[in-house]
This record gives sequence, C-alpha cells and structure tokens, in this order.
Amino acid sequence: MEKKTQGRKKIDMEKIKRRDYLQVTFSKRRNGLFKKASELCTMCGAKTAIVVYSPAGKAFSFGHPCVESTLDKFLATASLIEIGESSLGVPSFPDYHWNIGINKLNRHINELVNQLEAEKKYREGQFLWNKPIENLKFHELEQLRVSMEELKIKMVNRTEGLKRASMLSSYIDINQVRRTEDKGVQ
Amino acid sequence: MEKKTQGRKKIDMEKIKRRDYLQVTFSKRRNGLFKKASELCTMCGAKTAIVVYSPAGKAFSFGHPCVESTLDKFLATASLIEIGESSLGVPSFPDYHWNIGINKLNRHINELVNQLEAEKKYREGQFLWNKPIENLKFHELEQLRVSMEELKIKMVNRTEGLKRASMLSSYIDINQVRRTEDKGVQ
DNA sequence: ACCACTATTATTAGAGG
DNA sequence: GCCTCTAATAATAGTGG
Repeated sequence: MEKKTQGRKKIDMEKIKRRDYLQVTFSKRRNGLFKKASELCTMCGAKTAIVVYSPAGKAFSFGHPCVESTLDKFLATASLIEIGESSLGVPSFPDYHWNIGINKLNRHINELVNQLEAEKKYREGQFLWNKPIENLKFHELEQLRVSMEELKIKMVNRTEGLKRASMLSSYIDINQVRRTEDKGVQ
Repeated sequence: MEKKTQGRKKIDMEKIKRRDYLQVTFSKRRNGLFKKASELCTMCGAKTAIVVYSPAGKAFSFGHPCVESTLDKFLATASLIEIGESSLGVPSFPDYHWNIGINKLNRHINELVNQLEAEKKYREGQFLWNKPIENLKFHELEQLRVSMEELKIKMVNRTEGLKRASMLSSYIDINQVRRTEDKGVQ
C-alpha cells in the first residue's frame, strides 16, 4: 500500500516507443479527446465527428449527433464548394474535369454512391442488397452497386478480424460515443 | 491595470446562453480539441480526422495526415462492415460482378449521376453542380470511368496494405490543421 | 485488459488590452 | 474578433492492484 506516486511527467511530444505505454496512452488520450469533444458539443451546441485510427489500423469514432450525418454533411459541402469554386469563372469545363485529381474524383464517386444509397434507403425504406440478385429491378444501377459491394466484401474477407466489431456497433444516447474494446495499438 | 482575475470557474456542462461567451468558448475549446488530437497523433502515431460544425453551421476540420484520407478510409471500411453485417446468411455475390464491362460501367455511372441529380433536386432543390454536369456528360463520364478503375485498384492496394503494418508513413508536420476562419458561431 | 490513486502538468474561464 | 494574464479546474503519466 505504498502511495508514493511520482506524478505526471512533462510530455515530450515524441512518438512513444514502448508498446505497452503506447497502448495505455492511446487509450487514455483517446478517451480524453472524446470527452473534450462531448463537452464542446453540449456546451456550445456543435456537431462533431471524430475518426481515430490506431497505429494498428483499428478505428474509433465519436459523433454528435452521429458520425455519419456530420461526415455526410461535411463531404457533401466540401464537394459542392470544391466543384463550385473550381468552375467559377472557368468557362472551359472540360479542362477542369480533365485536370481534377483522381483522389477527388474517388471521393466524389464514393459520395455519389453513399448519397444515392441514403436517398434510396430513405425512399424505399430498405436496402436492395438484402434481396437476391435475381429479383433486382433496376438492373443497370443495381449491377453497379452490387459490383461495388462485391469489391467491399472482398475487402472484408481479406481484412479478417478488424472489421465487424470495429464500428457501427452500438450508439449511446447521450453522446453517441461508440468505440470498440481497445485490443491494442500494435 | 487591475490584475485581479477570478480564475477558472467550474464548468457546469450546460449549453452556454450568452452568445459572446459561446463564441469565445467555442473557439478556445475547438483549438484545445485540435491540439489534443495533434498530440494523440504525434505521440501514438494515430490517424485522426475531426469535423466540427459550429451552431451557425460553419465547418472546421482537423486531419492527420489529412482529413480526406482518414475519412475515406473510415467511410470505405464502414460501408464494407455495414454490408458485411447485412449480408450475414446471404450467400456471397458471384464473382462475375467483378468483371463487369467498362461500357456497362459507363452507363451505370451515368444513371447514378442522373438519378442522384434527380433525388437531390427532389429533396433539396437545385445544386451548383447540376448545370455543368448537364453540359458535359461525356467528359464527366469519361473521367468517372477512369476514376472507377483507379478506385478499384486503390481499394485492393489499400486492403493488402492493411494487413501489414500501416505505420510506414511518416508523420512529419506538427498539425496539418486545416480550418476556415472563425467567422462566428451564431 | 481495466480501475484507482495522485503529483504534476495542461487547459481554460474570466477579465483586460 | 484575437492575445495576454492568472487562478482555478481538468487531464494525465506513472504506479499499483
């Protein structure tokens, strides 16, 4: 029962080398970050989304009111501004489109697919990919989406363990903090 | 020059009512949040993306190494997990969807864009990028096709990279804080 | 892995410029 | 709006269970 603690050391802002310390520090500081975000949301009425990847690639997220809505709003607005600003005073639209970076277009496509899925979900109240492929009606659009899903499913099969428990698990009412158990930062 | 300060008051974790206080508190705490995130990134080698919306709807973001890459990774993984969970008990989609033709893909993307345009018009009205897209469907389509191929390759590469350690990338800059000017929370 | 403790540092509310 | 200052609170590194 020796209560001799040496107290907090001044942080040196270097990457921690010891793996056990890294793990515990990551856990503590991630919780602190989410707590700060929660305080910012409740005190100031802000909307916040945080995504943190541990060095091992494990994902943790915080969202108020939820991660997806905040991120969707951000991505949509960013893309709109991006496209709108780039086309301001630039009559030669082909050049813009040909010069735009692949990454931006990738994000654009991801956004298109995500938004369309959200819209269809909102309209139809059901994900079409729960149904057998043979019954799909909008064959062309469906085939595109199914192909993308197949792409993603292959990613699931390859990324083995870090998937299902990571995200989209449970939402807590107050803060919508959702996190998985911290299996390690390694 | 009266230096009588009354010190910090215990926070009451309620929504601040005074608008000027709300503004300054939002600013201070947002900076504090980003600083904490930066520390987490440098100390633990984490990847982080934060999006904060002020009550006025103004967006602030922090990202390490950048917002987009972290969010892209999150959204891709989230989508595949979502699909993975939803497809539990559903036999895997056949492989031929991987080998879908480029020409078909062109039509699919075209329909995707058009349908999304329609949906967004229906839901929210006109958007800035509606008009240019109508003027240049061919170029848009061509670029989207290229980006789809890139996306496919990129996702495969990313998946293979996930299995190995993702700590290869160097975390150089302190913050890579990208934010807009704080015009007010109101 | 998580929890408790605590000395010490870090953050910040409130005020003034 | 932003910066400084400072007292007071909050977060946390290190330790033990």
